[in-house]
Amino acid sequence: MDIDMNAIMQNLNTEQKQAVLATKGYVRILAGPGTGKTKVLTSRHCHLVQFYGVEQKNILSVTFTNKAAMEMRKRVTSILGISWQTNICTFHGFCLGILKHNIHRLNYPNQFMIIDRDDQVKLLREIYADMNISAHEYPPAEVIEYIAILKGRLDYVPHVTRASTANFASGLRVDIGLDSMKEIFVNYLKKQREYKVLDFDDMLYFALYLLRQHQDLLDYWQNELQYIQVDEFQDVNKAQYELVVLLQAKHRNLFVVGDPDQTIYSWRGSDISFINEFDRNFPGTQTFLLTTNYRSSSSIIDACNSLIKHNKNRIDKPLVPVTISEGMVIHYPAKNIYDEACFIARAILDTVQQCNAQFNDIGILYRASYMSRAIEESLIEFRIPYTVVKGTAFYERQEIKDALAFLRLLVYGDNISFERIINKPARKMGRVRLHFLKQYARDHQVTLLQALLDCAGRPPLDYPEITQFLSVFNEVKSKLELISTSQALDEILDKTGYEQQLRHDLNSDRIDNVMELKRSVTRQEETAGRKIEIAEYLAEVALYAELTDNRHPNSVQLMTIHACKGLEFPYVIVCGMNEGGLPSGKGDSEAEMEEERRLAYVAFSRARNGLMLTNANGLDFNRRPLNPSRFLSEVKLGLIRRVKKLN
DNA sequence: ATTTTCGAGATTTTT
DNA sequence: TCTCGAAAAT
Repeated sequence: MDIDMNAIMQNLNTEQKQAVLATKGYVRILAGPGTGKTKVLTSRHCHLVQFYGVEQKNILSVTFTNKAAMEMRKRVTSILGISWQTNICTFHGFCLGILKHNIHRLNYPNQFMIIDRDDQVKLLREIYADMNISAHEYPPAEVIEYIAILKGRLDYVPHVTRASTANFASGLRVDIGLDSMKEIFVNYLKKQREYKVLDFDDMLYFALYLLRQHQDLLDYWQNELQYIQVDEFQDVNKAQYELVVLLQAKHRNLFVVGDPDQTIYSWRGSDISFINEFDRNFPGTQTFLLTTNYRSSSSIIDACNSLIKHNKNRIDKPLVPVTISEGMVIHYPAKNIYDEACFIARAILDTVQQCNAQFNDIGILYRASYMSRAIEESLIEFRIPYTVVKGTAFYERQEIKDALAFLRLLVYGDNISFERIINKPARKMGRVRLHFLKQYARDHQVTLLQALLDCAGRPPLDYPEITQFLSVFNEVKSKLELISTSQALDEILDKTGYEQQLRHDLNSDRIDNVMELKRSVTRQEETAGRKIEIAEYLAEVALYAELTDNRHPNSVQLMTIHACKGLEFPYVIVCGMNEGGLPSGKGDSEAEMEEERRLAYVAFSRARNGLMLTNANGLDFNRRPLNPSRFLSEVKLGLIRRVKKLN
């Protein structure tokens, strides 16, 4: 295959070229938004293959989202023309690969499941029931946050069943009893093991633990991975950092790209010091700055620069625009939240007409997902097509999780799935009967499914819906060996009446989504050209985000600021710029305020040609007074034009 | 006695 | 949109 690498290299500016050519050793790229980070990563990947003859499987390129990984894989493939055997993946994807082949070494069965937050909460509630404590006193969301923190802090290993107490207390915003918290944590670990489930954190910790404990495994990967590149390095947490450090130790070719000013995940454990002190931790590090911004017009850049300057704790690296434009940053202070939504809708129509833009070209960004509601209502009223991006990722949708739960129940017979679908559609299996089953299950040390099998036919479980469900269930289960995954899914959804119920449901999206899921299973089977075991399918499905539904190909894009990272739009509207909105006002420390400012910075820097900021005055939903965000006044005077109405 | 349904109230950010 | 609690329906 003929590849004109020279053409690719010529496409790069001086600073980008420098970065790409820095092949050996430790390299750190500090790159602002819109400076061609991804391009540099991709080019370097290809360059390594082309000029150094490195095999693709010997390069690990890690990104944070599946989307970014897919994007990069696509680009590399289009340049090099080879698509298999690439290690372009997310941290979680890489770890899952290790786990799939090695988790038996931890006495975990190969059939483990990845659970998400929802299921974690369910696990917790079971624990609460066992411990006789109330969810009111221990809010599940907070407790789960604590558990994540604790796992990170305790040098967590998979078989911990007794929490060491040394580091337990420090740093927790503890307003719940420490002793109880400790007990909850230990019970959580036990239950996790009992159910053979891993949460997202475990994927990293388990993989890390495996590598540390098994020299052969470590040797294999250290030899294999001659070059490692990490994108968005400012977002790595301790576990991810340690994983990278471990993997690079033999060849010592580590190339990290990131922007400390775009650190917006510190609440998830990411730590800027990993990138800021990279040169100290890896002596001999070459650092390159990318500051030429190809994305935004000069006025937008000016606004970004002057905003982020207010962060004291940072390395100054102002963006340099290449596009000079007349456009200004516009700010509309709305009378109230309805006025804000209404203005946005009209501004969109205006932009589409005056600037000859497509709906596609416009992104609406907000701090918290609930803020989309008011906007959505207004967009519907004005008949503007829109898509909420990642409002809920595809596999996180209720109906998709239900459908998968049916499959899981067939294969694993686990309690989480059981509870999820046993009363869908309604089978008179409510609180009381379920409690009866749980009691039985605990007394006899069996799963809920087994309990139901044992008790069916006797009161209080002697009624036709249950008998019917079990007969359907057993029927499908008995022929699992014979039929494909897609057939199994199809049958179980059909015969249990779940699909029927969805059809009656007024929310017509749901049935479409389930159909899409079925199609995707079929598609995967066709691509693989073989039977995909259900267990195999389930193990990976948690990581597939690609099944986003694009019902409106040309629509305004709504998303949270966190979800917009890495994207760009010709026109960006940042709404809800109020104190308590952006900044969120939840935390009041200096560090937390700086993170909010970085969020605003990320949001602003998505815009290419137009940036519009809106805020509301008056009262919010809870009748509390609204004040304009401090970030609005932090942008240097004269860079923002205030408007009263559309011209 | 239980389940189902319906309406009110509340929300940071996510792999 | 999602969760929770009280009234309506089995």
